[in-house]
Amino acid sequence: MRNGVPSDNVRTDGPARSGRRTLSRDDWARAALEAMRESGLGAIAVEPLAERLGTTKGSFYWHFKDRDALIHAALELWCTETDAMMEAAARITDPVERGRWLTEFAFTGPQGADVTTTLLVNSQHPVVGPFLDRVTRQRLEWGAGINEELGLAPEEARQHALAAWMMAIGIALVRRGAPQLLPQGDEADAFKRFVMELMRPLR
Amino acid sequence: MRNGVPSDNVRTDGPARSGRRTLSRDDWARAALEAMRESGLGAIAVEPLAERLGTTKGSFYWHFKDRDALIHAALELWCTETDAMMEAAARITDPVERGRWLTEFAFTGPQGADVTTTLLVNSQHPVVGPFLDRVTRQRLEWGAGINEELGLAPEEARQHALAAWMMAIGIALVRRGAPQLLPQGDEADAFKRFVMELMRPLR
DNA sequence: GACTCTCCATACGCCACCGTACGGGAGGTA
DNA sequence: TACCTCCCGTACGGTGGCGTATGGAGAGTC
Repeated sequence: MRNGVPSDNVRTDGPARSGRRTLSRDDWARAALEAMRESGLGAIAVEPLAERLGTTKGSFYWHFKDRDALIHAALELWCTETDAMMEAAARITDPVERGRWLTEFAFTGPQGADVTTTLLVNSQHPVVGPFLDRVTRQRLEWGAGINEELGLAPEEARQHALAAWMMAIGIALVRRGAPQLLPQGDEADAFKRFVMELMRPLR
Repeated sequence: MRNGVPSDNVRTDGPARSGRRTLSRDDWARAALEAMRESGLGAIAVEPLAERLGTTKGSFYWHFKDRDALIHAALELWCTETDAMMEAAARITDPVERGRWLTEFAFTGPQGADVTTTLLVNSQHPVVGPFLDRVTRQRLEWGAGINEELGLAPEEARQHALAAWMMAIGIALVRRGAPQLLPQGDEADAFKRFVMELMRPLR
């Protein structure tokens, strides 16, 4: 019987109380998420990650049952980050300012590649599929709620949220695969304003 | 020295003049393109495709130097298809009707998954990268040209073409990875109209 | 009927990665 | 000091895909 560690990501009891550095389950999940951001789901591979972490598979299979468990852990980690993003946006009261913030986030947000595109591409994966569905529905409801607060009818609010999400997906994928096609310098700001105006809920 | 076949895709001299069925280079390219539409670039794999075609690797390595050559052939095949699509759209003179046609194409076009998303995801690949850049610039210039004909200023025409392409990318990726999130039935048409109105060049 | 050319089948070595088995070191505990 | 637990290193077998070498079947040519 393996995997006698606590099942949560946080290191509860720390048997690394003294000198020698030892890896936690969460270290693996972070590394996996980072690798996925850089090179997609296929980059979550045990042996390459082990080398990157300066350890071996022996460590991995102590903390995780198999590769899918690592993928799951990485996605949960990502989930908390996206929740933080939505909360940050929700704290902005002014609709225009919030629109600007969201646009800025889509174009120049962290880590370049958004994980959502990776999930959409790998939606056939048994771990990814349900995760994607859950997170996306949540995000679309959130967007629709915001639009309703702005005065849109429920139907229109949902339509606009979906369209805005699609545009965000497109932006993320272009950033990832063809950033040289995006306007640079001054034109970048102009283009951001253009897209923001295009996607404005009320006009 | 291998690969003594004519380098174009069309079968020039047909040594399959009599009964027995033999595969052509083009058959492989078609199968590769189809597989890529279904499951991405990774699905262009020699041995699985051979089995799908009811043959073996021996056939493949007679027609192609290596896997990258097959990828290149599949992409060229796809290129001719997209050219045909653009020409079909260009034949529509009425701007509104053309917008409707393009929207319909984005939402219910052939084969479900657009290849462009696959290319964007695999832009690091040495064969895919240059191809993607070339085709995309061509498509964006085409879109900008149309917008200029409609009366937009050159700058605005380019911005709108890029935004429209991004939206198309988003739609394609959602169709591919989360089609259950798209409106169904009557709501589908309503949503298409919504997006079409949102992305209208002139307002 | 030998000869040639086209196209394919089979067998092989190689590599990357997954998952398992098992041993062992480091540090705490008796 | 003996032992025990946590965590990791290493070796192994298995799988799937790439590319090569080589033989050979079929049909045309003389």
